[in-house]
Parts: sequence; structure tokens; C-alpha cells
Amino acid sequence: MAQVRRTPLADQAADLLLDRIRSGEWALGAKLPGETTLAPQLGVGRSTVREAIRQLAGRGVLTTRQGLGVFVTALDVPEEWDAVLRRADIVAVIEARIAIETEAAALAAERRTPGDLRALRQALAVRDRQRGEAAALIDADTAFHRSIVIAAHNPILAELFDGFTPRLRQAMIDVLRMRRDHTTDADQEAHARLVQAIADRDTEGAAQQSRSHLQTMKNALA
Amino acid sequence: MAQVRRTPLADQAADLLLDRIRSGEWALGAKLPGETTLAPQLGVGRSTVREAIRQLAGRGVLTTRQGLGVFVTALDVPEEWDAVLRRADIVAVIEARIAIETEAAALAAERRTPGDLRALRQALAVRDRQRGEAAALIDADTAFHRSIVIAAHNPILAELFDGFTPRLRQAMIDVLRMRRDHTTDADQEAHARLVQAIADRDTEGAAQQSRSHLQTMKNALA
DNA sequence: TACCACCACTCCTCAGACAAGTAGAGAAGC
DNA sequence: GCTTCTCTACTTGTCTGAGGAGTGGTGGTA
Repeated sequence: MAQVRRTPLADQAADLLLDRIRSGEWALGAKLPGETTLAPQLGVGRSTVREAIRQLAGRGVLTTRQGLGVFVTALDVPEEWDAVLRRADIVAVIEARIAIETEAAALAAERRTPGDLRALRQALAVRDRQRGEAAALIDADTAFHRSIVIAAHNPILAELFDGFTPRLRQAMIDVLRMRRDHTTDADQEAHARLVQAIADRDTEGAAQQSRSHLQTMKNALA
Repeated sequence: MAQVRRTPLADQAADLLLDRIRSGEWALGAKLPGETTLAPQLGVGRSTVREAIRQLAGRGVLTTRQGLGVFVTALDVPEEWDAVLRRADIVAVIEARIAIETEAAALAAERRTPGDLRALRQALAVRDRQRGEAAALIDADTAFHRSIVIAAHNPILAELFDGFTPRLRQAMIDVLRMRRDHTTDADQEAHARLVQAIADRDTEGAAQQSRSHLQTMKNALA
């Protein structure tokens, strides 16, 4: 559908530089041409080049030192999530969530502490109160799902979850706004059953509840 | 020992902003004051503020939109994988692999192309030939598991997998060296069964094979 | 040889100007 | 009353010109 959203020159310049770095034009530790050289080369102003460089510096690819120049400090860039998510289908995202969350739900059923359970029930209650705002509902929902992953007591799964769900916020809000319907009551019940399964230490049941809930979401979007 | 190296104003401004974000001054999704407001507030020029913002944007903390403003998209910079993995238990890693790979195996059974199948069988054959070197076996094994994830045709899962398995190489090699025993024949058979399930488009079977294989590994380590 | 002033080059910072995008207020037309 | 258009205020985006500040080399001097 090709959004009309045009990207700022600085972002384009950053992408261009990153491509040239990845292509091996400048080795690790090599010095880039000066800003005054780079600017006309990329066809943009000097301040734009500086912003592009800063952006890559924030990602750890470049390092600038006054009086010396700009240097390459990393070649790979952990394939930024934003880029991956832009290209990816929303269905693919749900599938990834199925993978992480069903396993997390099962582990949570085994390992949840009383404290986890409290947090879980509170998150559920908060989620129940959100019926108006799309953004607020998404935030409450995300917080609830996150508390399940936390209850699994597995830092890797937590990191995986935190790694890409925050970046989905806007997309989820848009989707929710698009389809203002059966999103509340049935969902809330499914969530409650999931919490109950975790409370009962029902490993199988927790995984199944989690899976079916997300599967419904996936089917609705596919 | 307090280096004399003075940091650029833009970096200081970025740190200052990040602190204020972390302190909760601006909630997730909230809009920051305009650059023209922020500049005198931080005591720097507008271009400097812009460079600070770009730096945080590169880290995924902020997002700018022309005409709208600057928004908080993450409350903290994502943690380094290496740091997470250093602290994490090897069991936690296996659990994360279970989450990703069983789901991937199921999807692969549905979506695998003839080409995927060829790659899968070749990776299996390569793995079969590796019986001596621990490092070579691990590499062949990783390649095999990766080809399953690739066959799932889900870029998110692939990215999750690639995100942390390469960093496990040394740890896996060490583990393998530690226990020089029943790691070959039974494993190889299990892998073959997994490939067969994917070839047969047996979704359930593929997931189950994958899970039980990794589960055995987990149990052996726990 | 050892020291020092100088210089060319780099990034750093600022200010000002204008372009471009967005949202909302208010007028105009139905 | 409702829709639609236009205008305005505010935002980030981009460019330019000007100096400041750090670094390393050059060449002169004792």
C-alpha cells in the first residue's frame, strides 16, 4: 500500500552511509571523509550529514572525535528492529508472539510466585477498566502480556519480548482503531482464564489459553 | 581518575534527555517540548538539541515526526545481548530456543518449499558427517536448526534466532566438550525424524519432535 | 637534539532563514 | 446544522555562514 510518508534526508543519508559501511567501503576503524566532503557527495547540507552521523553514532556504528574525524566502530548493527518490523507482515509478528508467549505462559504456570500472581491480577484489572481509548487499551494489554513473560522468570524470553513489542505500539493502536468491535468482553474472559490456569499451575492449560487467544487474533488479521 | 576528555554538548544533552525520560518525566508515547523550547532549557543551541535527539532516535528511544513533534518510543535503551546472556542460565537459553524453534518447526511444516527441503536435507547430511571436532559439530548443528527457522518463512522468528544463537557458539562448544558421550546417533535420528515431519507437512509432529529434542537437551543440562 | 610557535585540518556549536508537514480554528457554502 | 475549504500557528526539516576548539604535523630556533 506504500505509505506516502517521506523519510527525512538525514535518515536517508544515514541509510546511505550504513550501506557503504556494510559494503566494506570503509574498514573497521577507518576514517570517513570529512563532513565538508561528505555533504556534497551525498547531495545534502552539512548539518544534515552531521545528524546522519549522530544517528549512526547512537547505534554504535560511528564514533566522532573532535579534531580527528569520524571513525567506523562497528560493521554489523544488530539489524535494527524497526527495519525488520517495517518489512514484516503483521501476521509474522503475531506468530513470533505466539512462540514467545505460549512458552512463557507454560513456564509461568510452573514458576509463578505469589508476587507474580498479584502483579498478573492487577494488570488484568487495569486492562479491564480500559474500554475507551485505543492507546490506553493497548498499553494495558501490553503490560498484562508482559507480566506473564516476567512471571516465567526467564530473562531471555523477557528480553526477546521487550525487544520488539514496544515498537509495535503504534501499529497495534492503528489496527485496533480500524476495527472497533468484538475486542473487549471475549478477550477479557480469555485473559482471565489464562491467569487462572497460571494460578492453578496448569502448564498445559496456560499454554493452550495463550495460544488460542493469539491464534484468534492472527486469524482475525489474516 | 576523571579523564580530561570533555564530551560534546550534544552528547551531554542526549544523556540529560535520557535521564529525564528514564525518570518518567515523559511517559511512553508522550510528546517532548519543541526543539525551540528545549534548547534554552538545556542551555544549548537548537542544532545541538537536534543532534542529541537524533542520537536517541538512533537508539530507538525517540521518534521525530515533522509537523508533530518528538515522541518517546522506548523508556530505556534495549540491553546488550551479550550482557543478558552472560547473566542468563544456559537452561533459560534452551527454553528460549524451545519457544522459537518449535513454533518455527510447525510453521515450516506448513510453508516449506521444495528448496527449503533440499537445504534442510543437505544441512542434515553435513551435520551427519561431523563427528570429530566439537566446534565443527556445533556449527553444523546450528546451521541445521537455522535452516528450519528459515523454512518457516517468518522474518521475525529468523531475526530472533539470529539475534542470540551466534553468541552462544563458544558456550555450546564448551558444553559439548564437557560431556563427550551420547550426542551423536540418537540426536541424528531425532533430527532426521524432524525433517521427515516437515517434509510430510505434519505440523503437530514437527513441533513435537523439535520440542522433545530440545527438552532432552534441557534435561541433560539441568 | 629538544623545544615551541604556527598552521592546516577536523569536528563542535551557534544563529538565522526558509521549507514542509500537521492540527485546529473559523469562515464559507450547502 | 453539517460539510468543506482556507488560513494560521506551531512543529520538525534543511541549508548556510560564521566562529570556537581539539589534533597532529611543519618548520624555525636555541
